[in-house]
Amino acid sequence: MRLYNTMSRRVEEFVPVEPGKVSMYCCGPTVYNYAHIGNLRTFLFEDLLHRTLEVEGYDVKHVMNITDVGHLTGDGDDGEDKLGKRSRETGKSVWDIAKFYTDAFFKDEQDLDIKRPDVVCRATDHIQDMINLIKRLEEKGHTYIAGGNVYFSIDTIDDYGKLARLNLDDLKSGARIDVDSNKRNPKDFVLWFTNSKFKNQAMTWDSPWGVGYPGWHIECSAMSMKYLGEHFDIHCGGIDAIPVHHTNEIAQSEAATGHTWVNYWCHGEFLLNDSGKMSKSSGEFLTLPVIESKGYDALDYRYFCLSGHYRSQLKFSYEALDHAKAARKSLVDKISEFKASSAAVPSDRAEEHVKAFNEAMFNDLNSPQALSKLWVMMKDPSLSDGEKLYAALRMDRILGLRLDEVAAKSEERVGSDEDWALVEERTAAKKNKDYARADQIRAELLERGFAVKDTPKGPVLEKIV
RNA sequence: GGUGUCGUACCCAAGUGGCCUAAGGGGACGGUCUGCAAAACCGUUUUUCAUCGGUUCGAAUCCGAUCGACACCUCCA
Repeated sequence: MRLYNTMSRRVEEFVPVEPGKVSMYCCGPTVYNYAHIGNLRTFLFEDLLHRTLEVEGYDVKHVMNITDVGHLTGDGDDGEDKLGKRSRETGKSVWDIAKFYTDAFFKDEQDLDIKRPDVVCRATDHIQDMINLIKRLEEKGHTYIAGGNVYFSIDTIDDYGKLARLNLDDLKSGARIDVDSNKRNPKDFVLWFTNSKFKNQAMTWDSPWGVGYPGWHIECSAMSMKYLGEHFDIHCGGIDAIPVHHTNEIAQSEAATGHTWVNYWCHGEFLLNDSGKMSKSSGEFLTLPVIESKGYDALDYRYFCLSGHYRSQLKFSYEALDHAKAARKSLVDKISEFKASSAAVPSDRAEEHVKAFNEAMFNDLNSPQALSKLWVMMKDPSLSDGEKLYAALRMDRILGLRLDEVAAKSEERVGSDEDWALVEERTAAKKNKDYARADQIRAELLERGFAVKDTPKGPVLEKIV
């Protein structure tokens, strides 16, 4: 497996810490609102990585957090907690909000056939682990207290910003960073808040520094180390996490342990729309249910994401989604036909196609190329239907298009008995060359929501979406 | 200002020194089939990779310039 590592800015050969095993941590959702399809693209990429590593034979341990506290709305360290803000706006408790959007998130993941991570951990269940980590940093002299909050001092380490290749001199003089008089360095960040300017902070915990709540970055460090150890393989997230979130995670984690924390940093690019980046605050707020309500299947969106490389920006448009939908339908129809005629048959020739497909995926998850290998296989005249079915299902272990659940064509009998009575009447009319009546019935069935198609095996009804 | 990315045929999108007269999908068009359709199948839409210049036996692929688009650095995946 070759993977692009943001730390080195190169595609590298992946070598796990422990042979045969992969430990990966992925930054999860902040559950104060629905995830939009851009958010979901990143989780789709992580799922692709997870599946590809498994197909390569690795035993993967995938950990993902749920951020349900500490992620602030502001650009400095003085914003309001996102969950808290939502709670204030809606009058619901922060716990109810977190649960509601966590459930919604997993519904989306399920629809997209994203494998559930082996460990899903909530920040609020790991406050003690965070406190312990902050204590470690305090003991090693990496922290200071100012204005009631515990800060991490980036000047106590010598490689701050190595992931993002930040130029600290520029940053110090940069005028775009909020001036927080409590900070010794503008890039210092809060580990523990006791002094929120928003009163009635709903979620607070006792700590050695007083009652308060954790900073956002500390949760990922604490939880990843708890479940994966202090030196693990892969850490994923969206590219926007590079300069601040992941930079701060590395700073505190390596300061605490004194050694390298993560070997491979993998980041998914953004999904864009016409106006640029997709955000929750501007433009159309595109969620999976919104797309589904317009007649698309969640898997159409999955296919759409597969058709672009994860490290390239992908521009969302309904036109492009239509292409994906058409391609997936064509694929599913063929699979359905294969299932009607034969069972999956392994063969060396089919195996060669699977190998070509896998190699595209092993090369930094080149899913667009892998899809082309799938289509080349589907159109290979030297393969039997059973061989094609076999190869497609093998490829689908990574693609996740639920091809195994596609029903065989013969089993698909849609329409009621009444509809089928009409079909039979039409067949009879055709036999008598009463084409006017036949066409009339076709129009009637169309109104009932079905298209009649004459196949060599007789007429078939197809539901119109 | 800093960091990084991209510009590929009608659309989406791989390929990043020779096997590329560019994979695959979508769309359109033509054909076969059909009472007509739809579906399916076959074919076409391809000497071309933003522009200009350079390196090289050889460039979509490397270098430079120009033009254009974008993201991140600021809550966002």
